[in-house]
Amino acid sequence: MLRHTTEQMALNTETEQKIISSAERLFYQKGKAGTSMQDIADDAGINRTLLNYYFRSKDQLFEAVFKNAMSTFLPNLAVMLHSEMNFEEYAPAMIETIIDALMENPQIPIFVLQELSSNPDRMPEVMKEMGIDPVIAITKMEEDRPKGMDPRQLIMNIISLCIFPFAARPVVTELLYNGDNDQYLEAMKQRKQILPPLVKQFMIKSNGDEN
Amino acid sequence: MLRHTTEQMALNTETEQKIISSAERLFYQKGKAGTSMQDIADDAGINRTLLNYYFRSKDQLFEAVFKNAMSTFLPNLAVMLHSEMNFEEYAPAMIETIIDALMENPQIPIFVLQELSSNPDRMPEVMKEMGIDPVIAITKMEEDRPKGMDPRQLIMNIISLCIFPFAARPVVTELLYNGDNDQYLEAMKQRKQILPPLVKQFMIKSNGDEN
DNA sequence: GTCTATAAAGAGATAGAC
DNA sequence: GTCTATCTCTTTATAGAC
Repeated sequence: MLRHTTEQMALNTETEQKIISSAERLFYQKGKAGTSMQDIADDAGINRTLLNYYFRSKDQLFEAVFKNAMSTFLPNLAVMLHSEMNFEEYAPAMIETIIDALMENPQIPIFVLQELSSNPDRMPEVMKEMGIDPVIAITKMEEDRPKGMDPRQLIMNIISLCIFPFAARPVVTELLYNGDNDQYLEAMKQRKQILPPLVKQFMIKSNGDEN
Repeated sequence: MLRHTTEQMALNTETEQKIISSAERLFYQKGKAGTSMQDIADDAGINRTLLNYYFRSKDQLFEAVFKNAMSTFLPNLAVMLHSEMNFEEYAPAMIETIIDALMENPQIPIFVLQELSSNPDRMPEVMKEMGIDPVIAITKMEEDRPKGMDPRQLIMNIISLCIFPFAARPVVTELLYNGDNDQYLEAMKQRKQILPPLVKQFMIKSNGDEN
């Protein structure tokens, strides 16, 4: 009997783990279509047919990787959208959490955004699975900040500042740090200190005149 | 004799144009590996072998599309890096230029970033072709702003705020605008007014205390 | 569980007729 | 220029031996 017919397997086997690890690395870097099952098997150092044995099809293997990636991505946003606290309180901690997560998995943003850009119809389903209710979240946002900067624009600004430098890593490294990876990484670390006061400014004054 | 052996063809033929148009649409959305030559031919309504006749190989067709996409992307950054003016002067106009370009081609960021993420080694070559010299650019940056916010962080912030909401379109639309595309587009338009004063703040005060 | 063998479809590319 | 026919290689997936 095939393993994937059993209920809710929880990545027990060593082989299964190797497959997932290799699949993540390769899907993150080359995308779904750019990665073959053979590539993954070679990277994991196992026979190719074992991928089908454990995950039945490429689609299902990809889904496992994709959902795993999403779950390191959206929860931070979900907290932001559903939180009972005010922005001012939790924004700094959240920024640090997001950047730390991205420094460990810098390839996830571009991977997730590419997949969602190819299949935008997946968004509603994805949000449901992640436990985010857009209607409730948006209503709360509007109650939370009746004046000042539009809360949606504020959230867009925060996540843009956190995520984009990771999504654009090759461009940023080459364009701003002359290809020096260490300098790039150092700059990403610094942003954990730089961004919170910046975001604080967003919420304090939203008019353009300053003198 | 094959057409692609002639010197510097300039997209004359109607057929050639149809190929490029379809290739752009499909490569932008599905990526290089996710798009087959047959897909492009079907979309253009022509015979598949004509793609090889005009562009010799899939690689060469992709390169034509990629370079074209890059050229709508990097020049704005090049101007920013090489300009003789101060940031304060040209930042607002540049922001508007970038956002206008992105509203016309919203898929380009994710397309370009995905390709560069898969092949980061391409960056140096790409910059050379786009006429950007990182050494000169970075030196100028440091002369330009000896104190205040690190100019590299400043540039990162500006391009993040401009580009990311387009790269993350499906997420933003669903998460913040409940799937309403018109609202999303309206918000992108508003950012042309919102961002310049924000960026101005970056350059005026860089310390965290405000009261 | 892991392997070999093989099926069946799809990919990119070229030759050659018109 | 545009088409048909064909070659070659790769891909996903399954059957069946061990």
